[in-house]
Amino acid sequence: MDYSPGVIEPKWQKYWEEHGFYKTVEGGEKKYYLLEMFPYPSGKLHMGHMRVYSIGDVLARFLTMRGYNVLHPMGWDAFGLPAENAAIEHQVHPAQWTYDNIAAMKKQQKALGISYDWEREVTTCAPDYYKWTQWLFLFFYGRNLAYKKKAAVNWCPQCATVLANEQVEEGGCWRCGEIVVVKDLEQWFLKITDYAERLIADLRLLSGWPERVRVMQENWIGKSEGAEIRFSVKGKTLKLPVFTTRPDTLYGVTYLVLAAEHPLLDELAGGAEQEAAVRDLVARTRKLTDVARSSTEMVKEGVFTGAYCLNPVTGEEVPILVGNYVLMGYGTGAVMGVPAHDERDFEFAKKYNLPIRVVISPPDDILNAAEMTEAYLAQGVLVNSAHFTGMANKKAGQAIIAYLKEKGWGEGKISFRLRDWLISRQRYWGAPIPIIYCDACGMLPVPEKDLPVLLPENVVFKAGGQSPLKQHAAFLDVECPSCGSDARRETDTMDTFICSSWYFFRYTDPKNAEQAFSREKSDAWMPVDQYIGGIEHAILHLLYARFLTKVLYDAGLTQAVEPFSRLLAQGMVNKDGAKMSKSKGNVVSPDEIIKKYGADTGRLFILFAAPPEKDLDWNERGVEGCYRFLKRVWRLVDGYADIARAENVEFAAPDESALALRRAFHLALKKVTDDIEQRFNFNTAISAVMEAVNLAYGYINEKEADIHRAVLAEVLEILALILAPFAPHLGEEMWARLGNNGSVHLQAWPEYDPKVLQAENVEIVVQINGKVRGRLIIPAGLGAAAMQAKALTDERVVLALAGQQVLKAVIVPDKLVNLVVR
RNA sequence: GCCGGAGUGGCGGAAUGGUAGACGCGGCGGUCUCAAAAACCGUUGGGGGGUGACUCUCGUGUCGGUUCGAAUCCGACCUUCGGCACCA
Repeated sequence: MDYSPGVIEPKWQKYWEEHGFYKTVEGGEKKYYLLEMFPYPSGKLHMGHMRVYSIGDVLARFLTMRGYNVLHPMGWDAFGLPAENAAIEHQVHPAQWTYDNIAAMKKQQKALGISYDWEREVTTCAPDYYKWTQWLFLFFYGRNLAYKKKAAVNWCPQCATVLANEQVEEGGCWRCGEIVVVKDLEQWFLKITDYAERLIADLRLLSGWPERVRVMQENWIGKSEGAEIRFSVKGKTLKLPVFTTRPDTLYGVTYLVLAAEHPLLDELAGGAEQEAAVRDLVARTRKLTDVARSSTEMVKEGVFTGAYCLNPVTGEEVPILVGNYVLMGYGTGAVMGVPAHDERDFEFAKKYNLPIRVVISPPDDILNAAEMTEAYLAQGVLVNSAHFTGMANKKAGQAIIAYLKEKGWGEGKISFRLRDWLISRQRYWGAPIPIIYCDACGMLPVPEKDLPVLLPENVVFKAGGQSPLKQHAAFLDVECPSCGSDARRETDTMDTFICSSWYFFRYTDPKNAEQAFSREKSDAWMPVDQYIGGIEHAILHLLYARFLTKVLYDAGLTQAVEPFSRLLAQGMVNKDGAKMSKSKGNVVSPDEIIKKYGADTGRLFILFAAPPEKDLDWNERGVEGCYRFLKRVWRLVDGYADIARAENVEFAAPDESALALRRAFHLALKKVTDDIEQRFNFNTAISAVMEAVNLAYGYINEKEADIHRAVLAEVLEILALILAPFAPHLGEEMWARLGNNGSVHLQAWPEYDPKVLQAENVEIVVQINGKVRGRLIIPAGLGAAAMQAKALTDERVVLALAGQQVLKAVIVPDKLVNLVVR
């Protein structure tokens, strides 16, 4: 019978489904929580999905055979804008659209033969899930980690909603690419900045994460150590706090610059003759988009406000300016200018003729401010710095902080680049923020007993994207939970990244009607042992999920300090060197591949073509190669199963080539085991199986009439077992053909026999001065002296050695002899 | 500018101090066939020598270093990808 994936794949899928395979086994000694990032239900699986699921499924099946209780769930990140846009365009309700898509994608996942426990499926747009998303919001609110504030925020005109900082990429919306504009709006935030320190510090715990992801998070959080120094304003009682990373240069301050949005600006510049100029600069600066404002091409501008402040340590008057390059959102929105020791300040001071004062001197040179052509940034010794003069600048920084603190003028401070997480969205298809506004009582949380705040279904969508909730009386009108009078609901919904920041907890206890999850059940599985997903979430999802987990940990709701112990960031699937996209016309869908070659072939190719963390180039020829290999495997098993199964064959000791065959399969088994377990190098694992299969064909061709039955039976069995995680359907078919009952996936992973791996003879190389000069076969396990003696008998070696003296021999047992000669 | 990754045949990739190019794709030659496809067998880094079993030589981005021995370790540089970037 030919290899027919179109027949066997549905057959085994049905078998698994009917026999309740892949239901999670709770308890037990060895737990393993294996998770692939759940998808947004766009309606169609793409190759990226197929890749993550294939990787995950190999691990799930392998670990199960290794005796682990594996939790391997799947679900849907089901709230989000595309559903709503589809609703506007095609007059279909977002819920309908979403659930239809889920059904379609689930069917595709099943056709791939992925071993999910579907009884734990979670769908974030289902009320029994988002009830707990809302509960979490209230939980944050109750812990003062959710707040509403008017702020300059990122607005995407295309999506008609605000975005978090993490969701703006190069000035554009992460979803649609539209240029983001800055607006002053009242919005909801989660206080992720409270956790900045721990989010950075705990990256140390994540040794199972790729370094590049850790570095990306570290850059994003952006920790800077320095000091906050308060300058008093001349003639007023005001204090101007300034953040600096260079307190050691405090004696070199010659001016201060404030951000255009600085709250004290009006007071400082008001009435001064420069007021008009200040207003002009402020107006022009505030009009700029964030992109333009942070562009390196922007020309630095500054205007004197008319006010002066006093350097606390010198009492000296320095001018206060307003500048277009100072950011209100970082530090205190005010910076001190030390032109002698900061590149930007130097440039700025030259432009506006501000004084330059040297306070750090290089070890063996004297700087002259008037002659400097660039700022001096390196280490050195303080000069012109009162009693700190003569100190090494690093030490002086600490000393100055201590001095400021003692005098009450400032203190050491750490600043982060990270901003609070803006979570409100002005769209319909998300979890409603459970807040009520009452004219009498103000802002109130929805009582827990009233959760979930249901999204109304009878809504009308309008072009332009305005949320239908804003016009929906039945939704809007609510009784105040405190005084009972008429009140209104919050109409903003939550960022969908909140839904996906806790779903891995829900999987551990998916049906819990009383809690988001129970501590007992989640502790049994958390943290996720292995998380797999795309690098595009290196900051977004992975940072938010870490934050949320830490908040839950602090509240005693989980034992997990970090949600994901190990992370595999899989590479993209490209074609012809470019990302698959409709516009390029280079899209290959998993459906086509399943139809043409079967899921096993597709999975095998995707795992074989590249190591998982690297980008993979889709290549139809390569797919055919994998198809050919599976056919070859099937022919081998199908063609020789009867011989392997034959009984009453007289026992004969295996000859040399039968032993070599056996060795090859035990070696493949070892290689597959190590490659999956230790390095996720599925590509080399598969190549090891291919090598063994090639050898089996060689053996059969050589021995056609005289095949060693027991050895053949053993190697075919190993073959079925080690191929099963990669090609689960064919694995079952082979297992059955070999006369076994039950599923191959329920078998224990075989153990290789180290004794079988030992060959009688080994090939060694003989090098002379590191160059290969001969190869010879010697008995394995020979001693160093004997190896050297053997090496000296090789003809080529003798020839190459002619007339030279052997000074030294380096010997690696069973591998190599290197003769050092002169 | 700062930080991190990657550079190996015609292509995807293997080898993380010990035989460079496993395995696969593609190419070439053959078997089977009326023929083709499929399948199977052999061969395949560049250059040179030999009728031949073979053999010499160069070769892992570049240049240097460490070592008996380097794709692998160290230093400098080049190219490329990614993150951050007027963050004080």
